Amino acid sequence: MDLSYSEENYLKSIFNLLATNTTAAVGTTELAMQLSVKPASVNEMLKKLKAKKMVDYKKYGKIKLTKAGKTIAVDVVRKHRLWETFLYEKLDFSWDEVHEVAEELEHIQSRKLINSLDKFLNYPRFDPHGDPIPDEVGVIQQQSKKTLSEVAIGATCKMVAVKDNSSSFLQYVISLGLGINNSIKVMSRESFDGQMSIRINGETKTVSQKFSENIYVI
Amino acid sequence: MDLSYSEENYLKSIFNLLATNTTAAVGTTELAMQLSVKPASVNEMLKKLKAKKMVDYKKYGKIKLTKAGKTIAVDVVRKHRLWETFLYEKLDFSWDEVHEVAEELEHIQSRKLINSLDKFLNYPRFDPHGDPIPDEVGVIQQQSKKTLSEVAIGATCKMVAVKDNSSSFLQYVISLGLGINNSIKVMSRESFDGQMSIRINGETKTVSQKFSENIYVI
DNA sequence: TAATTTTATTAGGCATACCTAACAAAGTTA
DNA sequence: TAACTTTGTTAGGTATGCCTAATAAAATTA
Repeated sequence: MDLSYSEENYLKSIFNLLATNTTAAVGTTELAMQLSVKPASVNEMLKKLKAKKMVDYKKYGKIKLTKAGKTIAVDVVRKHRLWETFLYEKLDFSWDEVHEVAEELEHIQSRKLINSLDKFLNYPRFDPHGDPIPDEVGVIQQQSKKTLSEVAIGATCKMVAVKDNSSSFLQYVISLGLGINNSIKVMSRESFDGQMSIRINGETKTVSQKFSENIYVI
Repeated sequence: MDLSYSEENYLKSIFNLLATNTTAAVGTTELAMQLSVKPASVNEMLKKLKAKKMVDYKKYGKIKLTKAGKTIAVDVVRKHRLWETFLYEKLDFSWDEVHEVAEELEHIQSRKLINSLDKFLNYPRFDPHGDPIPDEVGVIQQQSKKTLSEVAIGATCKMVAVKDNSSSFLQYVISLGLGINNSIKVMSRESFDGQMSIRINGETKTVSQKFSENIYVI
């Protein structure tokens, strides 16, 4: 089944919301926000995707992916992350620049292209943001990670990924001197608002709860 | 001015027809054939492109590119040929496989992407089919070449490019044992139908006029 | 030049994917 | 549980880019 650029984006977004959120299903408004479209448009598209047996959905219900839908979504995610890796490693793109271009590249249709790219990059397992890259058959290596906000005071952890891939967030991360595989020591945490003091490369920084919830560590 | 995928394709096709044909302008039907759409669709699009000052056109007249239109077309051609080179040199695509995928890749919008790719490939000047790759400012290195059909009997020439980039033609070229930079000696030519006998790597082959008109040599 | 053929244009439709505005269902809170 | 808020749906509209069928202009040939 060949899907349009838009249909692929819907499936990918549903997949990403399911992967990021704690919930097992997604709502219309939530998906609309993720895709920067209106809920009415999402509703329309869900009918199409349901007719194509890509989503599991009934009126006023929650959105889930069917097996076929998940297969497509994972494939798009694989392409996205491989392209990000290519841009970062081979074309000297910075951490915060790769996402936007990969949003376009992920829709190029060619099995051979993506598998050759995978080989060319020497079968990378994680993209520049620390997200796992699905393999050719769709298997995703899951890393048991938690957010920085969950780390105990006094403990030291290692940053392995970021939740938010937006350019503005990543630029802020860079400005703090942080990157994948850096060590972070949690010095203190305000119980009032979750703001915390962390130590990175000998420097102490103060970050918000919102920030620490977007950094994955092990 | 940001153009759609389709608009870019129209400009590219006009440019390619102008470059390939001997004529200085292009007709509606000709362009429709090149794009695999109907003349009515071309006519419609020409109105849009004219409104955007990308083509020079009046009712029942011939189609030309404006300066702005040519700039865009050359940029798309640059992207196409750089991607073809990437696929061929880095991802082990064969000669006849690169065109189709490059048709998609050429529309990715990112100045940085294409210039980084150019650098990564070490600023190639010709693509795998021997076509010149426009540089960052749109300059195209023209090679004074002729078709194999024009070579004198008894003369030896060097194949530098192909006119037709279709997979079927290229596969035939490969099957003859021919590739870019190969030497070809013209043994004889039928004045009746232009069929000719050529010598490649010590082997003699008989090829049609249609074939020899699609091989560029110096 | 008149008839014919080719080429180009217009009118009216269709599918995709978006939108706004009005309305309906579900969920929340007093 | 009634009122209110949030979430989801429907109806009707828009732009893009394609189509067919009818028509008009241009080019060719008799």
